[in-house]
Order: sequence, then structure tokens, then C-alpha cells
Amino acid sequence: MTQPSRALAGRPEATSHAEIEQAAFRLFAERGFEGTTMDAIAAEVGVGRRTLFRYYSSKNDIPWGQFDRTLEGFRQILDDMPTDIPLHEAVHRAVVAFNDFPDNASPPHRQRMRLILETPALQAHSVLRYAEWRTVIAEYVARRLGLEPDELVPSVVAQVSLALALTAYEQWLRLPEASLRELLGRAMLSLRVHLGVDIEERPNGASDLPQSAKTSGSIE
Amino acid sequence: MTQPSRALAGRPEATSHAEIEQAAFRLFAERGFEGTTMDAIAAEVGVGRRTLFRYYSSKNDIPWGQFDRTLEGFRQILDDMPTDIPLHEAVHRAVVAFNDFPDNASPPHRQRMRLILETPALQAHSVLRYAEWRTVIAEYVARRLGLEPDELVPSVVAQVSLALALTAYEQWLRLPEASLRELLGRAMLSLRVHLGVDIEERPNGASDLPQSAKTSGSIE
DNA sequence: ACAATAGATGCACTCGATGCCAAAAGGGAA
DNA sequence: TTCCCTTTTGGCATCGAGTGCATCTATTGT
Repeated sequence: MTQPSRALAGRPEATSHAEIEQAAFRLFAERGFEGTTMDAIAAEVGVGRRTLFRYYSSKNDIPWGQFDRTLEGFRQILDDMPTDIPLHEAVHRAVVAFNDFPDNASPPHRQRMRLILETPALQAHSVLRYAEWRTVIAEYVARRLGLEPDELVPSVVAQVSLALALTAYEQWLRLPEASLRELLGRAMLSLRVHLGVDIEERPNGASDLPQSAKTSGSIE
Repeated sequence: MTQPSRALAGRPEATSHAEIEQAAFRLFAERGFEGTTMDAIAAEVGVGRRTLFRYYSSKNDIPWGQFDRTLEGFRQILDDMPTDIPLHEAVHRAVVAFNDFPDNASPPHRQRMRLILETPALQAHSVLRYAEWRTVIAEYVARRLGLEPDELVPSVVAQVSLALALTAYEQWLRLPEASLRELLGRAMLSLRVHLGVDIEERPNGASDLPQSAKTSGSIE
């Protein structure tokens, strides 16, 4: 929608989502999120303030950028999951896959997530995004179990999946060396241990981590 | 601080938190949250707009009211939990106890929670409150395990506990007849079943519910 | 050159939030 | 009673996010 489809007529777009985000992040980095006004961003981009609001409906939406499009991918990942593995395994793998970035090329992603997770106004605003994300999971769970998305089990699974993902991200920001996929695995394992789940055989060898098992094992 | 301690000198307070909340909820009910301006609330209370902001630092804070004081109670409930029961059991019981209201006398509480959980602006704002609530749990878990509150396991437990509580509240609004404590129990049970936990003996007989077991049992 | 189209932008306005400061309202002591 | 001290009130000005409306501008197609 940014490059591919050129309108058949009409005034060309004065800027792009990408350009706005770059300018915005530049300002956020030097003045902080609260300290950056929409006027300032508009000036930096070289566009009218009113125009900015047509690209992003609110200042809080800028850091999330293209999240909507990403959700499509998430839905796809879930749909492609094999149906012969346990539901919890499928959901967990999908969450891991969704957050499996080029890893080393993640500095910009880390910066974005740090901004989102550490700025109060954005922490608050993000709930609305998380709700869409949870809906994707709830719908998948509901489909596999023959339930409605707003029933108890789909809701619980979606909400808990988000809880684990948020915890993993928190730790990811705290521990510069850990990888997100590793932390997601450890978070899930911690929960299982906490709830007293028997540590059964785990098909995906990548998720098992001696440290977390040792730490979590000391529970009670 | 509202009634007990009268200042030794100075102008008396023109209103109270309780009075403001009543007036505000009255207006929210008839015009909706977004449709109610701070000016309108101030007028309804019969006080200056500026004064309103000294009682509640933001419009979003009004529906939460006395939540801060409630948190003290929550901390207390956790501290009073017996240490000879499993950690997950202690946390769960504390969450249930914290949300165990007079039950039938809950219409006002239900109305408040409905407003909070269904108004986008409040959904977003509430994250900040939830964070404090999670901290209480994380600190308790950390203390019992000899860890720091910001480490993985305490974070996971706190975040998942919130996830379960939010799910239970969602269902509570959806199902007029169900009790919150029952829903919290069912949410926890659902999670255990989902993760493949063996349904072992449960010390507290109150949490087991045939319906939930049946529903959750149909997983896979 | 002209029409049609889609986007850009200025303007005015609402509303939440904040800093500053003078006025109001009570208690206590001279 | 009167004056002083204390505390809260609340008016005023200001900032910044958002929004509706009207108008202008840059392109493509005829």
C-alpha cells in the first residue's frame, strides 16, 4: 500500500509510514517520547501536523507501526501448525515463531520494544494491540476445540500466552545476551514447574534449558 | 484520611473522594465515560474543576477509586498464607480471597468493573494499576523462593496470575450468574488441564467444579 | 487546457492536564 | 474580637493531543 499501488490519479503522498517512523524514533531518542510533540515530528518530516494524524491516528500508534500486517502473519503461522501435536505445544511454537526475528539484526526491534515496554503512556496504549493479538490465539484455540472464542478456555489460553510473552520480553530487555526464543521457552517451563506439571518428554529439543530447569526446580 | 483526621487548621475540604465518585458514576451511567467531561463532573459535585484534579490526578483514575488502599490488604492476605502449602496454591488462594466480595452486594462492584473492562481508555489506563498488583505477587513469590522480584519466575507467576484474574472477570461480566471465586477456580483448572497437568488431589475442596472439569476435559 | 481525483494542510475548537497565585475559611493566641 | 498561621479552593493562562470542516494542490486521463 506504500509503494506497490500507485493511485490512478490524485496528488501523490507527501511522505510514508516508514519515513515518519524514522523521524519520530530519532526525536524520541533525543527528547524522549513525552518530550516529543506531534508538531515537532511533523516539522522533522517536513509535513503538516494534520497530515501526520492521517498516517497515524494517534501519537501512541507510531511506535507500533505495521503491527496490523504482522498479525496476519501470526494467524498464518497458527493455521500452519500441525494438528497432531498438543494444543499447548502448537500455541507455544507459534508464539515462538512469531517472535523469531533475525536475532542479530534486532537492535532496532529491541529499541522499539524498549520504548513500548518502558514508556507508561505506551504500556497503557499497547493493551489495545495485545487484545487483537489475543483474539488471534483465542480464535485458533476455539477452532481446534470446537468452542467460541469468548469462552473460558480460549480466553485463558490467549491471556496466559500473552502473559508469558510479556514476561519474556521484560527479561529480554533486562538481560542483553539472552535470546527471545530461549526466554519464551524458559517462561513456559517456569510456569509448568510452578504449577507442578510433570516434566515429560519435550518434542522440540530447543526449549529445554538446564539453568531455567535448575532455577525453577528450586520452587518449594 | 477522608474522615478520621481533621486538620488542625486550614480551610475544610469542599468534597470527598466518595462524593466525587458517586457524582462521576452517575454521569458515566447516563452519558458514558467519554461523553462526560471533567467540567461536568466538577459542576455535578459543585466544586471547581481545578479542585477535582487535586482529588484525582486524572479522569481515568476516578473509576479505580481506593485501589491503592486495597493493595495493602492484598499484601496482607499473601503474608498471612500458610507456608506449608505449595506456592501456586498460596498465590491462587490469595487471589481468590482478594476478590471475594460480599457476593450479592456486588452490583456496584460489577458496574465499576464493567466500566473499567469495557471502556477502551480505561482498559489502557488500568495496565498501570495491574502493574502494582503484579508487583505485590512478584514480591511474595520472590520472598518465598529467595529470588529477586524482577527475575523470571516471580514475573511469570505474577503475570499469569493477572491473566487468570482478568479472564475470570471477563467471564464474570459475560455470565450474570457465575461467582467470581468459582470462575477463578475454573480459569486455573483450565490452565492446568491445557498444560497437561495431572489432575492430582486438590487440598481445597472449594475449587473443584464438575462443569469446568467437564468442559476443560474436552480439550483435544 | 480541462476535468476528475486523492491527498495535504490550515483553522477553529474541544478537552485533559498542569503551573501559578490569589482568595477563602477555619483554628488558635494575643 | 482581631490578627496570624495554615490548608484548601479555584480562577487564569497555557500546553498538547485529537477532530471536523473547508480549501488548496499535485497528478492522471481526456
